[in-house]
Amino acid sequence: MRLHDKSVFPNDLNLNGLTGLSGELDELLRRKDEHMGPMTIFALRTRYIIGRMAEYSKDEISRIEDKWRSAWAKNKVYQTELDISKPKYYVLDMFPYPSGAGLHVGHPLGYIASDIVARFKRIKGFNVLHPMGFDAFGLPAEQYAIEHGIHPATSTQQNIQNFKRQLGKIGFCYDWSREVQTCDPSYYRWTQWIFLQIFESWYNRKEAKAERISSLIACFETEGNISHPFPNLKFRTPSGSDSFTATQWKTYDEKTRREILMNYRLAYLAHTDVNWCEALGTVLANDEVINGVSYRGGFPVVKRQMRQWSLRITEYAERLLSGLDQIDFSESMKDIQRNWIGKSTGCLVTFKIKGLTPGPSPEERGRETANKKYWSILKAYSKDLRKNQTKAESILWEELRNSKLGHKIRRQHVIGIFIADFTCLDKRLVIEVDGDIHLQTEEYDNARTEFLHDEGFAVIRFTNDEVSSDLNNVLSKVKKTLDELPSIKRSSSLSEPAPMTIGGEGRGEVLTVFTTRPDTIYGVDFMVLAPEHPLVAEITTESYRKEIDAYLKYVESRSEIERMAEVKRVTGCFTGAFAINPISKKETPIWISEYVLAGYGTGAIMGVPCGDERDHKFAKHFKLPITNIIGTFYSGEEANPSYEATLENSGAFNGMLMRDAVPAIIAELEKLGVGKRQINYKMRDAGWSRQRYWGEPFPVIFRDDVPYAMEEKDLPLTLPDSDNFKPSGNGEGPLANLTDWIDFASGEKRDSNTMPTHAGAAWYFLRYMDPHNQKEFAGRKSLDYWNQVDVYIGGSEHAVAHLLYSRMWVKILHDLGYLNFDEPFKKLINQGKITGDSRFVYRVRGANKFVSAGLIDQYETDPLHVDISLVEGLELDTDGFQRSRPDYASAKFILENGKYICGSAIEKMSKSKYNVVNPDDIIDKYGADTLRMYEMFLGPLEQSKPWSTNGIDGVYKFLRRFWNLFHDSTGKFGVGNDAPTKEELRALHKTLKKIESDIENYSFNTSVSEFMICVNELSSLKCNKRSILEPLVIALSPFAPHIAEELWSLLGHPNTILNATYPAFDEQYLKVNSHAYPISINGKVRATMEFALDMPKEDIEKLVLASEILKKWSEGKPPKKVIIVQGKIVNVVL
RNA sequence: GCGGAUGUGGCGUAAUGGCAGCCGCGCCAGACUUAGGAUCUGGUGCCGAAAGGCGUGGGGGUUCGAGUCCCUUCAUCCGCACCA
Repeated sequence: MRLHDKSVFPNDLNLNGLTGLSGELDELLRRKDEHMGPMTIFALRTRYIIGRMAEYSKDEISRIEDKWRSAWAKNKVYQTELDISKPKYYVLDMFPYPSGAGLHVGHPLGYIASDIVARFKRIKGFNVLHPMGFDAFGLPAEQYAIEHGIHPATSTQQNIQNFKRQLGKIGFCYDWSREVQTCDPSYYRWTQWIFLQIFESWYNRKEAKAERISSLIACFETEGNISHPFPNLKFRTPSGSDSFTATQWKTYDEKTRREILMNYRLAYLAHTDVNWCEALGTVLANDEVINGVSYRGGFPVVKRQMRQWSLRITEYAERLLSGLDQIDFSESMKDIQRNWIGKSTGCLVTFKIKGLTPGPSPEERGRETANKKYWSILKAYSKDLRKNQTKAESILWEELRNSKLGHKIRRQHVIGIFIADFTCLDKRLVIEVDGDIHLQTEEYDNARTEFLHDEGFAVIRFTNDEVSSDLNNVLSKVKKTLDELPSIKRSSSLSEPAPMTIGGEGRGEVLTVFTTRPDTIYGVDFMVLAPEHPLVAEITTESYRKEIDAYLKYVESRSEIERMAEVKRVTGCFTGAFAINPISKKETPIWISEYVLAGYGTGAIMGVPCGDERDHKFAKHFKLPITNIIGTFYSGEEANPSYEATLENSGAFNGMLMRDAVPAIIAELEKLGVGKRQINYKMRDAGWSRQRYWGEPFPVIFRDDVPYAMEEKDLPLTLPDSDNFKPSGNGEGPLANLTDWIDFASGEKRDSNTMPTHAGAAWYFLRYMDPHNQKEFAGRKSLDYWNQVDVYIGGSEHAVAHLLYSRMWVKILHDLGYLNFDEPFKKLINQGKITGDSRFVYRVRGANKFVSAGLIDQYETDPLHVDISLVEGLELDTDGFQRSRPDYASAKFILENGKYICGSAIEKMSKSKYNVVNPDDIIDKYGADTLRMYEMFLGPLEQSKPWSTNGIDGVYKFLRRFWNLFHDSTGKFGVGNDAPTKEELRALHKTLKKIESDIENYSFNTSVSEFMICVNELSSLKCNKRSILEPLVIALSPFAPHIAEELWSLLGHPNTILNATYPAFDEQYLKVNSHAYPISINGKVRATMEFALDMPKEDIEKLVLASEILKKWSEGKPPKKVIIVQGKIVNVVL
């Protein structure tokens, strides 16, 4: 029956008997009774009863929605099978982290959009994969466990159940039989397996793809590492070289080989600078640190060295970058990724340092490696030692000095924190004599040797006896070792440039910088090193040492946060040294400054003040001369980074456009052997270890401190049960406490770290394709069929980490032959964030009194968040507010116009701000279909917007009107079988066309609007014809599946509407034969005239010119020009 | 500072270079014999009594015609932030 039809009201109804039937009715009566007489109450009850009896009422909605939800579940209508006879379509949501707070109305926004796409694609004939799962490992569950003593597994499962309950109510068409949970051993077994594939792979730069580590070993065995040098230039073989031959490889023991391989593996263990957060007791990834504090909790973060797993994602930088051209992500999303990868093309340039002769002095060499703090102490001590040598040392020193070894030997040389007895720097060899005055234990010697190895030195050791009794043997041994070791190149001429790395050999006489602007080489007025640059100690002259030390101290004292906060501050210090420009030969001073970062490029720059803003500020601040090489492009006040200037003061390059000078100068630098082309990336390798309990354990076993992959048959390595989740705080995670699990009787050990949540999320979309496979992460047939995700919907906050790691993992699996695609997501849509609309009350300081927002100027107040359910618009329900908290029960209110008006602010939706809107409440009130359509109606999907329930009535009314099209005035279902009219067909087909194109364009708000227009039109046409309404139900079904399914069933279809076919729209119904032309005069519309669409322009022109309206405006003058666009507009220019 | 996005009624928003404001909220008026957080009908950009004029953040340009294209400027939001 119609909701507004009063005739059905039963006259003999006993109203009293109804009291208490519904709490809501009571509530209505209580709120109203002071203003209402008995008739009002009577009317209210009437309305309530009519509402209950109407077909599409609140109760009826929940009956319909519940009925279909259980029917869908029972009949497994969402279960998807691999069916190669059908084209596939893969619609994916970013799976949620199941937080304890449950869903708020912002979460479903993207899910609703993807659900519409999935349902639409299905009725368009696709085999649609639309799965859902949970990103269930992670820090919050662990922190909750620490605070509340509930095991993460327990709380996570509870949260998942709650999420599933909430998601279930919205009517999504997820195939829950494919659900994955990253914390499930049957899932993370394969996360671990993929990790091992990555561990057992290396990146072949020649082929630009990952390969099995076995291919690398085969290569080493035949030619050493000549073709594939260490990816990280800092690494050295035990003998201190950056290369080795096949013969050498064969002499290495197992451990050494593994150490060398570790430097190639795509998942590798290394001492890396990590972001250590003391408060969380864990390490954070770069993207988890924001402005020097943790993204969660805002705790301070410091740099710390730890032995960590990393993924060598930098090897994929180029492919991650170029892959962006193949995929349909928004430009801003691509830009964020490009920015993160941070590719810059430029070149390395080597400057000689004035006054430093090739081959540094022992002091300089020692200082280079010594910890600054110990340097002076060690130096003094080494002098001491030289005077008090043991007898054996003296004998050996005399011989080494006099024998013609061909290499310079130094004695009592400081290396790091040790003083080596004898050192050959050319060969990186240390010769030690165990003397009686050293009194060191064997352990001490071992530690020493290990340290020296790390520094790239080979060590040979002799006893006192050997030296005194068999000196010749000792000398020949030394000679033999020296011959075997490769010489480290020392450059002393331009034709033989030094290896251009920070950590490499050859430092001391040259300084290498990275620049993207080689064209400005003549404009270099100074050089700047990062304070941490290893050359700093070496080049600083005596007269500047004090100042430099003071500056270094200052830099050390500054925390990361301070440096971030004062980015624009200019600080620095002159070292006293000068560099010689390799092209202009000009001498420029070398400074140090914190604005140069040690971690990027070479940690050193050439300062070009006329072309770089930072250099310019630096030059101005320290009153350094500025060479202008760009003429009028440089104002003297501001640097100009243009490429368009013509070079001046640039020697042979004068008159050249800078743009052209870039390649020309690089060529010149390369010719002179002082530069080479170089590409740098900002992106760093991804730290992959977390000192946490609630994550995937690393499937490796350490033997002699070397990690070995576990065998596939032993996976999963399950997370051991524990009730101690507190990090030890010293860098080891909670797993370190479980010694039974960590330690083996054999002395072998497990890794105490776990993987980050990114691990499980990096490949879950592949597991959905074949979620129950026990033998593989997913079967090849499924992977080939379902292939790439056709559309991926989720928040833009995952732009960097998740999307880059997923893309990397897919590329690796592709390279290793498991996938036939190397980008996971064809198209990405970022739904906008739905923010909360908070309300505030203003408490008068020192009193239990609240002031309305308009009057706060007159008091000293503190704003307090108030629960939005207690506020209607901006007006506070003061009674409800008093009831909500006992301490406010006696609160006084200072009202304006008899009302308490709240303040408001748009903020993130969160429990603590009392502004969370739970979709459950909306569904209880209006039903899931209304929620779905209203969320889509709010605005464009990708736009962020504050949540407001204002306007939801419009959508609710629309559904009711839609429902009423199928029902007569008595509420009885019934559709007519008459032939449709032209107007009705037109209304239908216009809508079918628009909905289809809107969904393809992800423009769901305009779809909802179009449905409303259509229903408005059909209502005024009083259309109840099956031939019109049936197709319309199908078109609406992706948006409002429950009501659509009910009507579909009422229309007599036994099968679910999910298996219907989207009706084809027919262009012929949209055709019209005349058009109301707007007649504009001088661009302003003055009238409309109806002409047949096929009327020739000439006829239109005649009719228009003859019309009254033109006579009125032209005042008899002939028109200058008449523009007629057929089917559009007529414009007359006077 | 760099990069990206967005600026349209009281509000959310809509407009293949062709009648700016579709659709909805809100508001106003009316109908349903009283009542009304229901329903239905009509109205609703601004100024103006009207004729008409003015209107898409501001300024310029291209065009017969610009919310839409170009230049410039301002504001807001997001991302990155001393990356040489």
